[in-house]
Amino acid sequence: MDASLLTIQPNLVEPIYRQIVEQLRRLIAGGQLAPGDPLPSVREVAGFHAINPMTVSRAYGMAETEGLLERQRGKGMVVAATRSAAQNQSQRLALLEPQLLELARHAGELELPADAVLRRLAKLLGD
Amino acid sequence: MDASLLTIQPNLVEPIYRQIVEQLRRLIAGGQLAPGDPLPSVREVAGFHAINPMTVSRAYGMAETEGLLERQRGKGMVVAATRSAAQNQSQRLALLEPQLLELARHAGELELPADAVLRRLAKLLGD
Amino acid sequence: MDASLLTIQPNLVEPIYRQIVEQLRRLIAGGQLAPGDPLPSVREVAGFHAINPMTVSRAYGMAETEGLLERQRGKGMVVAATRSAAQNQSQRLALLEPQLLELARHAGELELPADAVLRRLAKLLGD
Amino acid sequence: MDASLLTIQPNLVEPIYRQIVEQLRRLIAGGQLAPGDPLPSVREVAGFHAINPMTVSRAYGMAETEGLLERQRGKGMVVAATRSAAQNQSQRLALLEPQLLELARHAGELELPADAVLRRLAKLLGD
DNA sequence: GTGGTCTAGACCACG
DNA sequence: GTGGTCTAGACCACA
Repeated sequence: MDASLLTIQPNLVEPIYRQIVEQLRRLIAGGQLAPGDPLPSVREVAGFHAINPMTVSRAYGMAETEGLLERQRGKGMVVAATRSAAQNQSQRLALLEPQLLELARHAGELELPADAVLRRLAKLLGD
Repeated sequence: MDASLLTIQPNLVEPIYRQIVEQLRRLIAGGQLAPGDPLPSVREVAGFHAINPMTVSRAYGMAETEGLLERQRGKGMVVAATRSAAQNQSQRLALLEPQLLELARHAGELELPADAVLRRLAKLLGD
Repeated sequence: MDASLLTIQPNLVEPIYRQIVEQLRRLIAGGQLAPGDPLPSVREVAGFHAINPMTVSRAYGMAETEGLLERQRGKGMVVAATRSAAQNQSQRLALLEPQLLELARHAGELELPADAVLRRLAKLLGD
Repeated sequence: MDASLLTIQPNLVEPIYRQIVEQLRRLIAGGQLAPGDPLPSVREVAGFHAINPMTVSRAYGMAETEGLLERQRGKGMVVAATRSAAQNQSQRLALLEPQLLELARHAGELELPADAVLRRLAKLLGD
């Protein structure tokens, strides 16, 4: 895995370390990261995105605690073997559920018709 | 407007006062709140949702700064008159854009096919 | 005196009742309102400026307490006789002193040269 | 920047947090605070002026919302980079306009000759 | 160490 | 009755 695979937006409300953890969770669930795959080193990620190494380290630590990653002595972090490779589609969809619910609520508050929202999202998903 | 119109989720990452402001923004843009409509008093909202009055007051203050609300001295807050009533659909859709973009990105990371996401969202929007 | 002589800005930080009192103080000090001059009735002022009569009443009450106005039974308020007509120029200038000081401080914070500020003010005073 | 650069007057009509925001606006516009300059910490300002940290925090938050300051997570606040350094003189003068207009109105109500006001102000600006 | 949020409670200003 | 401000103190999130 390359450090450039991670998308970091430092000026967001969501803290950086959580952006990393949740992105890892999705990439692993989706199979883009397979068990055993090595991760870029802390300093590599930190250097590439110009963020504090401690922040990356913390994210890796939490991902390890969560069972997403494993520490291999002298080599760095790899995607955990215990992790069944890609989850099935409905499991992956379930990870999006909270976001979908919130989106639906906001669309309702904006009195937007369903098809307008769906068309716009379809366009974005098509890219 | 009734205090029950606002949805507050206290144990969310997003701070309460911002939940209120952004909800007001959407309700006004969508036309559910029209210019001149009175808002429930700070104490009313605070009592109904069991939160601190100052938190509500802060939200109202920011909404006023943003031009969403106007203070009527000694009376309370009303939806700002300067605010052109409901915005048109594409303007309202634009308010949802950041969320849609993020959702699309996450779906991509999860390797979810577009139609699976769209079907699920359509179901939620239908309610 | 005519109700239109008063300038009221309801959407200002400064409370309305104080706008009235301080304006009366200046108009009397400057001689535009002479001892014995009648003031427009509370409801006249309130109607003309579309503000709450209680607010006007409160302002008149405070002006009376301060010795600016006198209540004449059945006739309304008049400028107090005890008030020596117009004050001399340095006394009137002293009333502006706090505002002048604050202005000078702000100009300093903005690093504005004295002559730029003075030229602009001269222009405004010329009208 | 030093905490002593800020002038706080606790028993003024203008609330403390707004005194801070507006002072920052002027100091940045005038160039005394340049983009990237660090600000004294909330606790530092609060301690120095013997006011509540939350009051300072509120001011900083509003200044951030306004685009004057930027938060550097875990470090503190700095003057926003997006802010074009010092504004030119006429822009800075424009920030003073409302105050100048009000002053001119008051001088008129006091029937003060322009040159008397200008001479007094010149004296204050000279210091 | 930094700022952010919330609470509880007091007091004020306004109408 | 309305909103506004400030305080004191607690706790959290981030680096």
